[in-house]
Amino acid sequence: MSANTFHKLRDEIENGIVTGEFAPGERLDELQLATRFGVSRTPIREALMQLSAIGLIETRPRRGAVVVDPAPDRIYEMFEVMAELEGMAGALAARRHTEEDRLALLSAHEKCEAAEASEDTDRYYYDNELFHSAIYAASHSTFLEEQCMVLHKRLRPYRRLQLRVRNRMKVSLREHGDIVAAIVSGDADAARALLRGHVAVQGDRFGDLIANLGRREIRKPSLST
Amino acid sequence: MSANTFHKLRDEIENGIVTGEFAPGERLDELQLATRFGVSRTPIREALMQLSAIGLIETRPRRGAVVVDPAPDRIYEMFEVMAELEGMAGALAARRHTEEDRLALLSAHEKCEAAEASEDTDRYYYDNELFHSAIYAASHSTFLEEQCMVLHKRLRPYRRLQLRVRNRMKVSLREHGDIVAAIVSGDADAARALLRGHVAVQGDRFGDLIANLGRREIRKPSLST
DNA sequence: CAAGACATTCTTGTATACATAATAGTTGAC
DNA sequence: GTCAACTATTATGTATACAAGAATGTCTTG
Repeated sequence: MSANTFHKLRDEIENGIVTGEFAPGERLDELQLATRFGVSRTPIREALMQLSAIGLIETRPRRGAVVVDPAPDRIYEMFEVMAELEGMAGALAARRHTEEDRLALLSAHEKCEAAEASEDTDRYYYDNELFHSAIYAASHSTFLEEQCMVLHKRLRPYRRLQLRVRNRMKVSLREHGDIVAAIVSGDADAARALLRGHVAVQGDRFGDLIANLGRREIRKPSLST
Repeated sequence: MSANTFHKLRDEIENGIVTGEFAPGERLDELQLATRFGVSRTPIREALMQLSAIGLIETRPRRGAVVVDPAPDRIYEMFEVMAELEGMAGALAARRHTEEDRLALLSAHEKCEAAEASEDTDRYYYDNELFHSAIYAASHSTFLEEQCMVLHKRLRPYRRLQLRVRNRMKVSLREHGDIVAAIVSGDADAARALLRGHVAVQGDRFGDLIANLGRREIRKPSLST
């Protein structure tokens, strides 16, 4: 792909954000990042500019960049939109999927089943991404696929949080099964409805999410002076 | 808002792109832009970085930035997603709109009617944006509103193209009327369906769009040497 | 002892300089 | 005459330097 410094830096920092290394609300010091990555401030700034445009960080003039820390209602809105887009992807996938798409989807589903069976949350988390990516790809709308991937990334930290809820993995897997059936059988409406329900944080799940937001790792290592 | 140079430059260049001053496929020379705006290359680059992240321009390593020139099928995909998001906004608006929202929507609709009556395409084009913005706002989902605005901006050049089709303004206005009725009466499903149909470029409209793509202003002023 | 003002320091924002890759033009050879 | 290779120029990518604003800490005064 592109072997530019700022490009790599962007991915690096973005990754740091979605994995939680850079916690929401954390200040991103340009000089600090520059020395850490062994480059000057220039490519760091350019990477931050891009992340700012995507919405992963916020920059206030003369006051630096901070990792966005969306309020619960905003997180809810993001899931709401994600649900709609995934539903759309599912509906298109049901109509347009090829044999390859079908095999990729089934393969991803089986991996999720294995992960659930071994009760490996991290693995399930990873394979779950494969599963959803397979649906995006099967929609055969590259633009929709891109949009879904972007939003998926932004929601990654909160998605992870949700898996902490008891039995969520098992319920999620069951829903996956229904989704696969709908897509494979070409039932666009069902695929849309099932994916909407699968992704949205409705009812109790919203409460669970809020509760887990508080249980994250400590934001700022409380200064001990 | 933010009085930073690169911020203003970003808006300036972005505006130039959506208005067509910078045509699709056109190369954006950093030095040229820098001298034009009377600044150094640094803030120009930062502005371009942001536009690149949004997807308005493409940057190939060591080969500069060009305004994206999406293929017709990609434009179609973008309208497809836009239709879905607008449908969602309409559905939410039908359920959640306040008295203020209702008045704003009706006001925007009336402006569109006046523009259509005077057969002023440019004015209709502008008021049409107000109309759609009113729906986004009425959805009371700030995230959805933002997403819609971003996509709306990206599609602006092609939306404009569509108005060239005979009678499109009249048809569009009639659809607006139905949409308003659905939202005001609180019929979420109808609002969703109507907005989807209104925004999507289905059937003949896709053909019309393709045809008009060729009729744009000359991309590159053919060199006469 | 507390509160406000001033100064110092740190960080961001912009400009400039330098290095490197790409492109175009020219020259030479077949 | 055409094609290829080499050179020169131009533009991008990164580093560094400089300027300006914000934050913090200290000192003075009430």
